[in-house]
Amino acid sequence: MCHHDSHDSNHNCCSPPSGRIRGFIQPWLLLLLSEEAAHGYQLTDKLNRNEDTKGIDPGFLYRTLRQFEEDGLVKSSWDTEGSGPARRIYEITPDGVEFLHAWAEHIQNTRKRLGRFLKAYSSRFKPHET
Amino acid sequence: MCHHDSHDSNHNCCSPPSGRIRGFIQPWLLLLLSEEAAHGYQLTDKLNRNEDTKGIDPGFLYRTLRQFEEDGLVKSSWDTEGSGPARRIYEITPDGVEFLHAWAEHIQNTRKRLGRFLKAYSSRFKPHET
DNA sequence: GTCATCTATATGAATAAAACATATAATAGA
DNA sequence: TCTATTATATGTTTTATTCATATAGATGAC
Repeated sequence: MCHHDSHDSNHNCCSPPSGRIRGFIQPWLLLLLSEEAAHGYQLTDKLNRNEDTKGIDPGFLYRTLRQFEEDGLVKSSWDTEGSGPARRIYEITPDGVEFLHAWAEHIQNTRKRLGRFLKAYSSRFKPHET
Repeated sequence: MCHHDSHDSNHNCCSPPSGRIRGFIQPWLLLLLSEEAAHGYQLTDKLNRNEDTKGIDPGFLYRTLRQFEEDGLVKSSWDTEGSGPARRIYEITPDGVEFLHAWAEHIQNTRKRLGRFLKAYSSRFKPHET
């Protein structure tokens, strides 16, 4: 919801929340890490190739990964081989996989809740559609 | 994501975000108001009867309604008739209906995005299910 | 050889939605 | 008159995310 001043004319208020969904990047990160270990910059790349997850803030990414590690969902090690600066390689842990399953279930529930809203909405505004 | 201290043992960390979905109450409010005008306390009641929307914070509710009015999505008038303290009756405006449509579309998109995550998740962990 | 660019990680501060806590007041009933 | 119920409202805090910026090694251009 916007909170502009009343004198702020010609504003683009009154549009639904922006594209990002809260708590949506995290399960994607875990899912990607469940496929193979990776470092932050690599993950940024992969996320940017997906229309649904592109444009991630690097600050958010790296902080999220550190938080995951603090929570035991991933573990990291430095990779100094190869060119360029050192990379912190993240691997998912069994706890991380378990967490991913729980998060997927949560997302499924969320999806159902959105579906129930849409059903109520449709029966109000589009009662004759199939 | 939780941010407890390390000494905070026996915590219930590492569970996906809580039940609430951001920007989910608002479209329900507009949908309810599109069915019939109502005051805040009534809306609280209706929301509490729905498993998906129950437990709303009154502070949040009333502030949201005032914000809607500031944004031209609803208009209000005092109802002093009947028993009990005065009620502020909210009616949805044409702009509010339009906004509800936009929000419903946004929710549909969100639902699709969640579906795409779940599809990727399933193909990683449940590739043999139908 | 030093200057700019790319790769890579990191942190401080700001923002905004939602939650938490509490205040106010009219009325009804015990 | 004291308490509970209905009803609205506001001050403060929390939290996730975004914005801004810092750091530094490696690489290629000139």
